[in-house]
Amino acid sequence: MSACPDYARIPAVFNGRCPCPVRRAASHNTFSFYAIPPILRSIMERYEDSQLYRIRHSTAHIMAQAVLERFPEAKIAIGPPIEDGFYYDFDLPRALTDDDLKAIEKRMRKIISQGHEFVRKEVSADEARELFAGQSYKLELIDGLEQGGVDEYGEKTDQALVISTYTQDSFEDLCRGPHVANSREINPKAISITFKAPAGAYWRGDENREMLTRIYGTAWETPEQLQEYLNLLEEARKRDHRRLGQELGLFTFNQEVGKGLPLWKPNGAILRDLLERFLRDVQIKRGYEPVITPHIARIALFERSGHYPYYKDSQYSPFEVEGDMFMLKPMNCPHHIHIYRSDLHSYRDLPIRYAEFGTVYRYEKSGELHGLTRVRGFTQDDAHIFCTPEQLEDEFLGVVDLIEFIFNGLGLTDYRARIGIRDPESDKYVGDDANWNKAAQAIIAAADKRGLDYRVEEGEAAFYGPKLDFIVRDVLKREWQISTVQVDYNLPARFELEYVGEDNERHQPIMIHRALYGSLERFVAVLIEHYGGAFPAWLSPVQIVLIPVADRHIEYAEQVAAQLDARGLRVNVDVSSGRIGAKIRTATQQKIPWMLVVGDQDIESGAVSVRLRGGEDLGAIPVENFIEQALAIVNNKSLELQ
RNA sequence: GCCGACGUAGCUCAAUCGGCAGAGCAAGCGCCUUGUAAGCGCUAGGUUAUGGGUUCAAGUCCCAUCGUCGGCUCCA
Repeated sequence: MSACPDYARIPAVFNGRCPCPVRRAASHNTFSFYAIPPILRSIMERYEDSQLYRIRHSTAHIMAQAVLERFPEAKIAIGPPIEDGFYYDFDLPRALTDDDLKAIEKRMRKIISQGHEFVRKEVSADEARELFAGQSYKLELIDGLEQGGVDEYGEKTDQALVISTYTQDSFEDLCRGPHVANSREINPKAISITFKAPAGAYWRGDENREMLTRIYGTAWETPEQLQEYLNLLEEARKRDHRRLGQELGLFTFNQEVGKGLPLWKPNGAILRDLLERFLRDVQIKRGYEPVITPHIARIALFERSGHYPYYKDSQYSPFEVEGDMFMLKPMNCPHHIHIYRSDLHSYRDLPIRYAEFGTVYRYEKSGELHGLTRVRGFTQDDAHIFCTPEQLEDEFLGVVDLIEFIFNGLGLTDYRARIGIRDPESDKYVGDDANWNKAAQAIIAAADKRGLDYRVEEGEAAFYGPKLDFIVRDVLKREWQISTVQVDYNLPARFELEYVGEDNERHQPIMIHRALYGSLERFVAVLIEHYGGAFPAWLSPVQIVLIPVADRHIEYAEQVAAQLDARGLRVNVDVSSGRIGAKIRTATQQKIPWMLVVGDQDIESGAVSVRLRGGEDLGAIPVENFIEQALAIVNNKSLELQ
């Protein structure tokens, strides 16, 4: 992230939104897909045609019926299918209780089993208004449908829309369908609305409008599928980086320190430091030069860059020092720019690549904070490349190559690429159209040349330029922007950057902002969840634990540990008074890659009995042999333990 | 920030209708001397997030604040 860019979390398109083409992500017109292979994507595209989709859509209607029966004065909004289920938004007279949900769910099962037909009817706008008199949200939808250009989800469409309703039992809803023909197609034992708490949601996603109550539901074809889904949620909960961060002693938060301000414990700091070293070494080989800059700067710096005026709301308040105003830096680029400016550069010097693990601070609203993935102070693996127009494409591709190299090296495969361009209707961007177009074309051309599978999305650019982002999803299916590469003509102009060309004239360089991990905080969170805490050996905070069988074996264990330590392996000795089984259990729960049991037989043969965290027993191995094997795995950054 | 739920020992949780704050794990001490996912005993650990209020009596009810969680919104 650059910086400027953002490491920031992008909205989880899945959350509350449907992955099928019926719905688009709210902030742009380009439908987004996820990190799925094209072959699966073709299946995804047909989600809205599937029986599962109809089941969910129809179950949503039945839920609305049950809610209206319980709260006759309730107003209904919309209720689309989403990935793994559906929701329906209501304006309710009071907050829902668990008992309400249980009763509604019970009633839904009853309605389903009664076998009601879903009957479609086409109506005129006026007829629809009559049908939904008093239902203000529906009336608003009808207006949009009648006037055209806005579909029932409040989003723009070119299609001429027919107004239709579907009726089952006593409930009629404004809806385009499709639905099941009869509620008997729904398995009443394969639905649930109590699996997830109701939540608030703004009408039409607009924070200036009414806050509605959203009830989430899930529905499957069989009870077994439902159970499988619930099991999956439970598994995801176990992999949650916040939980594992606590269990593995990686990081903590403290109320007195402040929310959104992570404290890295020793184990977490080791992990993070290893990631930093890994990238630093690779970067040096690829021609990056380390730079270091302070955490604050005069506000004037950010006024010139454009950050302050454009993104005031997400920055911390300025503070006065000797009559001058300063602020915590929300990004590193302006600092790096002044390093560039401190010397006169020849075209022969370019490209110049400055890299820094730069800590930045951004104000995030309290409700937006989330573990390590959304915090208020974080460290970016930030770099800025200053290059000539001729070098731009190669430099850009070099960054993409580096990103994929790092991702592959860490076993990260589940990501998608996105090219973010300006929202043509927004004014929160700096620079002129020509520069923006040049930059966007450069990115698209480079991505095509690389053969990247990407989506172009409007409104996802940085404020000074378009970008290519790599996005992953966490266990809760929230999407997070990790890597970003941005082409920037604007900051070089604002800071009047130059280099002397071959023609002996002054020219303006182009900047590439880039971050691979994005923020170390977020990236570590993603890695924790990706590996479920069982990191590759080279990243494991503790790689080996020595387990003496009895107290008389502690001395030998300490000797072996010293040998391992001398070879650079991170090792502990479990000297607790527990049985061996307890020590194995503890080490396994801590996801320590290698457990070395040492007892009389091992001492006699100068060996260790090796057990892997997955439970594999490799038997007795001479100490030196084990060291060589372990070192090979660690030094190769192998993702496997054997 | 908004809607809702929640906050009890380091961690995970219990405490009936408002009636003596408890357990497991972890920790400390001791016993056992162990061969591949929990050996045994003892001890310590608390202003029940914080501040007010109601009540003879508050972990429990009410208000505010702080924090956490699920969503929404935002996300340079």
